[in-house]
Amino acid sequence: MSDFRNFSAGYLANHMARLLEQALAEAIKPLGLTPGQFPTLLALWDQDARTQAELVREVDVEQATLALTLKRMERDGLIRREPNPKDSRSRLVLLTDKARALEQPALAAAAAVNARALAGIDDQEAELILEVMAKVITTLKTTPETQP
Amino acid sequence: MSDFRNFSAGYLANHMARLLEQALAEAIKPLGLTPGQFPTLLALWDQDARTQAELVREVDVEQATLALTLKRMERDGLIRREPNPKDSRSRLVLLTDKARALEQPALAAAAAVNARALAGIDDQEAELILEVMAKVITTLKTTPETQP
DNA sequence: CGTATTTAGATAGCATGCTATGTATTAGAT
DNA sequence: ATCTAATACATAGCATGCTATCTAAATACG
Repeated sequence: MSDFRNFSAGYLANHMARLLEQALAEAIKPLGLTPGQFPTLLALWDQDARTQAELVREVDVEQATLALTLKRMERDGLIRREPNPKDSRSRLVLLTDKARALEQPALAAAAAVNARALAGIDDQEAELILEVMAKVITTLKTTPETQP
Repeated sequence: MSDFRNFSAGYLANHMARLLEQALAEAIKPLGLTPGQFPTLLALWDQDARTQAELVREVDVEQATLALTLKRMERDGLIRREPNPKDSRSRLVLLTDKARALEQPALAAAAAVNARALAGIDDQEAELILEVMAKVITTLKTTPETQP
């Protein structure tokens, strides 16, 4: 039994993230939402009528990934798009009423998943882990890869 | 700017895991490996000549996921399979010499990624975060979903 | 102004993960 | 021994993510 697994941040992060994603998928399935739509929805609930490029910057996924996610969200009636009067290359992404109505239940479902995941971990440790994850994200986004 | 993101374990875990996976992908690309193969390789480096079912239990992905991963690994010359004399439904998965030779460099590459991710985080905190992630994994794997 | 570069999106191709099914083989129960 | 149930694996279909390209439109520059 390789114990690399239990001491590898990458291994543990991947495993934890997969389980959290599955738990979220289950929790929001009744709402007709999927985990991949969540980051985009958070951005749009905060402010919609934005271009894909703006959303890419906020959500931090590749443009191609977001393009497909938006296509699925449009298909599912969560967003619609209208021409951008300022730039005809892009369109503005708007939430539908349906998507707006899902904000509270979706946030509640996500919060419940987080609470379940952190059950049994004391509050200070939970807070610390969030901070550390945020720090790791910053590190990985800013540190250039060193050549071997 | 929705601050849900910065306080959601799920959001942060997903983001962190994506960045770690990308960093690992880069680090092991020169070896001809991909991140999805890593868990299976760890299991096989520890002990090969095992069935898919045994690997599924150890790696903790769905059987269908592992079946595809093994197919790609076979295509890439990392594993071969031979009949299982004890049960003709299954085959034993064997590492090739090529895959065996990659153990040390692959582990070193992964360790380097982990080290880079945790740079700037003090050792005690780093250790704590690994423990907390392990605990979250256990919680999510054992706690049944509560019905709303 | 007209050409070159940059920017916005779309799309293709692939990896990884999941659920749902289908097939073959083994194990269990009568 | 036979018939049912469980197990091992393969495959299809889909979501999410990535890289690499392509087109169209806007900007920059000479």
